[in-house]
Amino acid sequence: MATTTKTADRARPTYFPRLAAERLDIALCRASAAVARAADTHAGEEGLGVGQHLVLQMLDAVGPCSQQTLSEELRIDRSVMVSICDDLEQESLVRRERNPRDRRSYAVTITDAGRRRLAEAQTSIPAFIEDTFQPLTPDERDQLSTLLGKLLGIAT
Amino acid sequence: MATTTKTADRARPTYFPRLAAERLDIALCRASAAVARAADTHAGEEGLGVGQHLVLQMLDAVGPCSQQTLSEELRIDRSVMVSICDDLEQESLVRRERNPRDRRSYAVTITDAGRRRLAEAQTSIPAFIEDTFQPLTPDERDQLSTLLGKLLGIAT
DNA sequence: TGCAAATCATCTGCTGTCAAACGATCGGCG
DNA sequence: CGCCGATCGTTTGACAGCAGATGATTTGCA
Repeated sequence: MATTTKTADRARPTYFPRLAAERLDIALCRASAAVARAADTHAGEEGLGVGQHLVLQMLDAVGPCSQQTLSEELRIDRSVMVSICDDLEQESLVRRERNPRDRRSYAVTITDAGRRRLAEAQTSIPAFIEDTFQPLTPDERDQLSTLLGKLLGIAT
Repeated sequence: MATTTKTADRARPTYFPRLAAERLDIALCRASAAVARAADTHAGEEGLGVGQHLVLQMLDAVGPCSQQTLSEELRIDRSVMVSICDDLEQESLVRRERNPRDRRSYAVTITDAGRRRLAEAQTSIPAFIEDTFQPLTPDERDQLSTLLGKLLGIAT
């Protein structure tokens, strides 16, 4: 067996690779946790949270949205979306106007300041991706993207 | 009915696919969240938490371990490992004996009851994996496993 | 030997996430 | 019109994950 009677044995059995090979779900979660941490760190340095960045990006891409729509499309819980929009509004990066057709919902709108902030934050994303996924070649990243797309139920 | 062609039923912009294609990190995190939820649900039905299952599995595979080693190899925070072992011990699935060579650490040992419980839980794992990763073919699952392995820094 | 530093398990506090409940508002139907 | 159910945003409470501090113990070094 691999059991060693010595305690100070340097070359450890390293059980983790075996686990990752057997349990695809665990491998996925562990990799995600590492990436999420890197993203949070990066976002912290940038001064704009990951969720806030995504919201600005979507608003810039598709125009004013309700928080509900933002939640659904960005896969962020709606109760979390509240504080994200609170912060963005407080920094005047978005405006919250009531939708006159349905006064329950907001029409969250990106401001000019928001667009500038977004452009600024966007510049550092490619380097972050490059850095985080460095172990993978560009081809492999495409593979991963395709596989995750299928897993997420995205019709291609 | 999906055939409702009413006013508000314009084919939704569905921004998410675009996001997932551009931001590999987000795609990874969203897929992971979905899988993690499925795993938690499955584990809940099985009555044995995911972490507890992993601990039993590792103990069965490599023999008695300290909580430290379990934490490192399973990528579970050591303060979380405390409560996992607490629960397992309370159900008599593991024993915590002090390591006589180093009385700071435990020698966490799986019991016969633990082995039975593990065997029981193991039987439902393949079906769970099959179900969760159904959108992927076996070949694609292997691809994904390889890619995640590289991302996790596992030497092949 | 004796003392400082490191290590293991544990505890505490903070943050982020999610479920459930709540007011406000809309739509439908008599 | 007036009521009922559904929806949007928000608040609250519970819970996991993680950083940092603590006590017990071991190890390194003079």
